[in-house]
This record gives sequence, C-alpha cells and structure tokens, in this order.
Amino acid sequence: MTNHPLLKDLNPQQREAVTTINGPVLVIAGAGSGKTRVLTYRVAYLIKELGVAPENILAVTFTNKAANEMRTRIEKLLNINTKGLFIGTFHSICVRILRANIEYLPYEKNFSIFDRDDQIRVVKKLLEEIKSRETPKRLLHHIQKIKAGHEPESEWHYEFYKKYQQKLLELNAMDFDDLLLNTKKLFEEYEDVKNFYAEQFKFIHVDEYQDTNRIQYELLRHLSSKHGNIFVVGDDDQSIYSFRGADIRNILHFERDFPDAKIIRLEQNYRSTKNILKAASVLISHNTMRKGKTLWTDGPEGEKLIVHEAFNEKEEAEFVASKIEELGRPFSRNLILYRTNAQSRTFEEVFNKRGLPYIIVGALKFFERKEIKDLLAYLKLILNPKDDISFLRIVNTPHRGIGAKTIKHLSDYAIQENLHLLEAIPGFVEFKGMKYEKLRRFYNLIDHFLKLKEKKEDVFTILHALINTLEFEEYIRKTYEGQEPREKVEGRIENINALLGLAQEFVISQPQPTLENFMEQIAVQTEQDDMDIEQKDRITIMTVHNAKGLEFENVFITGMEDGVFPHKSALSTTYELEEERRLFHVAITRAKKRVIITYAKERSIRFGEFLSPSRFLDELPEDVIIFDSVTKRHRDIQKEEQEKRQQTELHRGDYVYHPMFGRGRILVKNGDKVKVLFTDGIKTLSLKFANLIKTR
DNA sequence: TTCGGAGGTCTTTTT
DNA sequence: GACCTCCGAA
Repeated sequence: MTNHPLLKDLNPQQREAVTTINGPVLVIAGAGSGKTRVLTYRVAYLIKELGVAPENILAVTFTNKAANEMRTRIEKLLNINTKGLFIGTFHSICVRILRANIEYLPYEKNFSIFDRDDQIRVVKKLLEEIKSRETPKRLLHHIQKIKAGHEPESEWHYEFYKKYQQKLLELNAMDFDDLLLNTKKLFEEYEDVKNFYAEQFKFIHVDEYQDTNRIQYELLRHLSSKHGNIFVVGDDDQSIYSFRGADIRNILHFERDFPDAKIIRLEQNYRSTKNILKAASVLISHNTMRKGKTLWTDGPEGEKLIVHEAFNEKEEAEFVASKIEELGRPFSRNLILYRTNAQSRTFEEVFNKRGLPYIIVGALKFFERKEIKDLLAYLKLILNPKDDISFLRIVNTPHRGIGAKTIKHLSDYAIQENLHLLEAIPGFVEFKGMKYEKLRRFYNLIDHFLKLKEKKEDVFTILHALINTLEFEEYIRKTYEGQEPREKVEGRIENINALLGLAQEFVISQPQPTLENFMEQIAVQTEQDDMDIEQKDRITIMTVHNAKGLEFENVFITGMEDGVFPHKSALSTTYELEEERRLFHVAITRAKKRVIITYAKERSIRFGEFLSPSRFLDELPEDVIIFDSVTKRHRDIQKEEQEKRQQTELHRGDYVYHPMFGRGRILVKNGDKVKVLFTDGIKTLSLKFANLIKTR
C-alpha cells in the first residue's frame, strides 16, 4: 500500500501523514514544507486507494481561494469530478448546513448575511436610540468578543449585544459569527441533525488549524463525535489572526483535546535558501508560546538578506522600484509586503510614475467596491425585504430626492406600525399624501423585482434588468466624471460588468440559478479571487496577512519601523508582540531567493516624528543580513551616538549629521531652531524633530 | 428638504 | 484619504 504511485513524490513524514487514516492527527507543518500537497494527496488517497465516497470527506480551508485550489488539484490528481466532496471555509459550509435545516431556526430561508459594513450600520442605528460615547467600531469589537465566548466587559455591553442580536433577528439577518454560532446551536439543540452530519463526515480535514477560533473548534468536536477521524494541519508559528478570535491554544493543546492524537512534524523546507531559513528560525525563537520546531533545507545557502534605510516612504518606494528594475523581468517574481493597507499608496504613485506594472491585492476587494455593494444591496433587499440595512443603503442611491428627513418620518411610522421600512411605504404614503410620491416610486421599483424573483427568474435576468432600470452606468458616469480620472470611472463600469458576468456564469453552471442561490455563494465569497485570473507580468503588492500560503522569488518587506511593524497597538503585551513577530516570520518565509527589508526615518502618517527601525531587525542573526552602504553609515553613526550616551548639547559652529541632508555645520542657533549649512544649501530645522547628530 | 462643499478627525490585520 | 459633521445655496 505504501508503494502506491500517489505516494512516490512524498517524503517519509509527508507519506506518514497521508496514510495515517484513523483517529486524530496533527500535522505541524512549517512554512514551505508541503502541507497543501499533504492535504490534497490525502484526500486523493482516501478516494482512490481506500475507496471512500467523496461525500464522506470534509475539507475545511481558510479562504475560498484555497478551497478552489484544493478542489482543482485533487481533480487533476485523480482525473475525476469532485462534486460530492465537501470543501470550503467554515463559513460557507455552515451556510449550507443552516439553509438545509432552517426550519429548526427562528430565521427564514432567505436570511441576509451581514458583512462588517452592514454590522457597523446596525450598531450605528442602535446607537441613535441610545446615547453613548462608544464608537460603533469599538462596540462591534465588544460584540464579537462576547460571541467568541469572552466575558462581557460590563452589564451595559451585554445589554447592547442582546439588542444587536435582537435587531439582526428582526431583520432576518446573520453576521459572519452567527453563521458559526447558529450552526453550533443547531447541533447542540437537535441531536438528530448533529448525528446526521457527524455520520456523514467520516474523514475531516482542517487546514490552517492555528487560526481556528473556539466556536470552530467546538464545531469540529461535534462533527468528529461519531468517527473521530480528524486530521488537522497547521503551524503555530504562523498564527496571525488572534485579533479576529483565532485561538492559538487550539493547536497548542490538540493532544489534550483529542487524546491519542498522532503528531507528525514536517520540517523539511522546499522553498527558501539556508540564509532565509536561518533568519526566520532565529527570529521566531524569540517567541515563548510555541511548540518548537526547526526548519531545514537541502537547498543552497543563497544571498544574504538586505536591509535598507530610507529617508521617507517616497524614497523607500523609489528604492524598491530601482531594485526591481535592477533585478529585471519577469516582474511577477516580486512581492512587496507591508503591515497596513494605508502603506500601499506611495508604491502605487511611484510605480505609476515609472511605468512599472503592479497589482495591489486586497486593498479594496471586488465585493467591497461601492458600486458593487450598492448593487448587491438591491439584490439583498429583493431577496429579503426585511433587510432595512440594505434598504437604507440604496433608498437614495442613485439619487432620487429621498433625504434624511423623509427617511426619519418613514422610520417613525414604521416603528409605530411595527413594520419594516419597505413594507411600511404604502401605508405611509396613503397616510401622508402626495408629498411622498418619490417613496412610492421607489416602492414600485422594488416591488417589480420582487415579482420577478417570485416568478423564479434567474439571477442574470434580474440583475441585468436592475442595472438597466436604474440607469446605473449613467449614474456612475455622472457621479464620478470630473471627480476621478477616466480609467478609474471606466474601472467602475467594468466592475459592474464583471458582476453581471459572474451572474451569467452562475446561470450557465448551476442547475438552479435563482437569486437565493447566487446570494448564498456571493455572501461568503469576499475575495477578488476569480476576478483577476489574467496572468500578467506584474509586481504583487499586499499586506502580510494576505500573503499567507504564497511564495515568491524576491520578497520586499517594507515599513519595518517600530510602531508600524510591530504595529503600535501591539506593543503593550507579550502576547500581541509575539503575534507581530509571527507575522514578520510569515513575511520572511514567503521568499524563495531574496529578502529585502526597508524602513523609513519618516512617514507622512506620523509627520514630524522620527521613527526608529523595528526592534525585530535586532533579532535577526547578524551573519545572514547586510545593511546596504547608506544604511550602514547611518547605523554606524547612530551607534557612535548611542555610545556617547544621550544627545550632546549642540552649539553654533558644531558639525552635525542629518539623515537626508548629510553632513553640515550649525550657523545660527536660537532656542529650538537652528540654521545649518549643508552641501546643498542652508536649512532651518527644529532640534526637536530633525534628529541632528553631533559628529566630531 | 436636499445636496454639495468645506473643514476636522482618525488610521491593523479579515472570513 | 476615508469618513464625518456643519453650513449655506437651490
């Protein structure tokens, strides 16, 4: 059996992982150790070699993209159709289960799924009624914490959470957390339902186990309660989602939670050079909360990691651009990473100026674009007329002269009559008279589409008619022309067509292309994934979080300053700081050949304040990194300065050093202000901000 | 009553 | 720059 052709391209540990079928298995898979391969081969092995029916296999991935990739790979490997196989994210699988068992829940089958934006709107709406100093974002954070099983911070927070849940129920809507929570509740309250799924899923696989949260863990316990064949893959050193409730203890305590679990370590790395691995290993060894493992490779030693100091973000981007030009084509070998999305802008500007092709992944995802969200809000309202949040979003988009006052009056009437906003319109107009003709027209518009939906028209027909009726393209043109460059406006139009294309594809590929089924798929599909399949030769730019699972020849890790990376909000506790370190570890291990790290002395988001290099840079082993010449000079000078202990008093006539202007001499000193003669002229500087260093 | 412009504030990561 | 609030014009 171990000679099966499927197994010949696996190393001994990978093979063991693939062929250990019964009972709980934890695979600790370091970066680049072939964990995706193990997962796909295992599923293939189950089907092909052991004759397991695809519908008895469940595979949970972290993103929809990963799910699609896995499915494609298995199909290639086995040359079969994987229709019956359950592959998806926790959220997409839960939606399927909820919809199939909706009669047990206080929701209707056409429930809306609220994303973060919708959630904020709900919280805001509730806040209007109560006066509070809390911001919607903070409150939402509290709500999510409570849902994740944390103790509420106060009775008041708990009360607010209850109100929020009540509101969602009224709107026939669930947020992302509810999808998981309600599934869990369903399993706990109806044993038959639980047993049905626990019976069906004889073999359970979970990818990225280090980033599962408590609810997901509990769901897995329920699902594995019959057969106990649970196979999880993860890397505690790559756990980077605790802010969203991921609980690293799930992976750290796996053996305790699932007794007799088999642990398999994949430590051979097939991706990076020795130098890169060494940097990553030494860095991560500073963490205390880890299972501990050592990655090794047969590969070459490779180049050292380069560190470059830039004066500001502009120069940082210029440096990266020059380096990429120097390395030459193909550009697609290069990945640029940063900690926060806000850092993307400078790269965009500089690359545009130089004519370098690039793609920013995830900055503004397809389904988060305004024009797409507006259209989806129409579809959501048509699907679920109780969805007041979507109603409010589009009642005056495109503009139809329905402003805040009108809405307020309608809303008062709706509350008084205990109706939802849309259904309140006819009565309200009758009651208040012709003044509200515009509302009536809006009602007729939606009503028309409700009828189309009831006639079971397909989603393409509905969306197409909607875009035409709204004259949506003209609206987009009118709104943005003159405001934005032409390509950007055309981009918006293209987005609309892309959504239409998606609907068309759905109609062709699905046996029942109803609005309901389309929205089910769309709601949990938050990436731009399939929208951008074109293979072009361009640089990839994204956050480190987005880079998980990817690999590139050259990786630029930018913005390595204290306060940016590690982020300033994560400096106070060891727990948070360790997560930032794992994040940096993820960044480094994306690289196959080269790692280039940059940091800036100044950044416009924190203007006037000079930044210091990230503390993580000091944790990298000295023998595998080199500072480029400019950086080295700056660092030497700073070191010298530190040795001399705190800044010496500066006087007229002193020689000084400035990070951008270089060496100079103080001509005039007046309190905090100094005039300094540099090689390229006289500058007036503030001692507080300029960070002048006395040299000589 | 609606709507657009001006001016102020804040900015982590995402299924 | 995204988002909010405030204010004056239509």
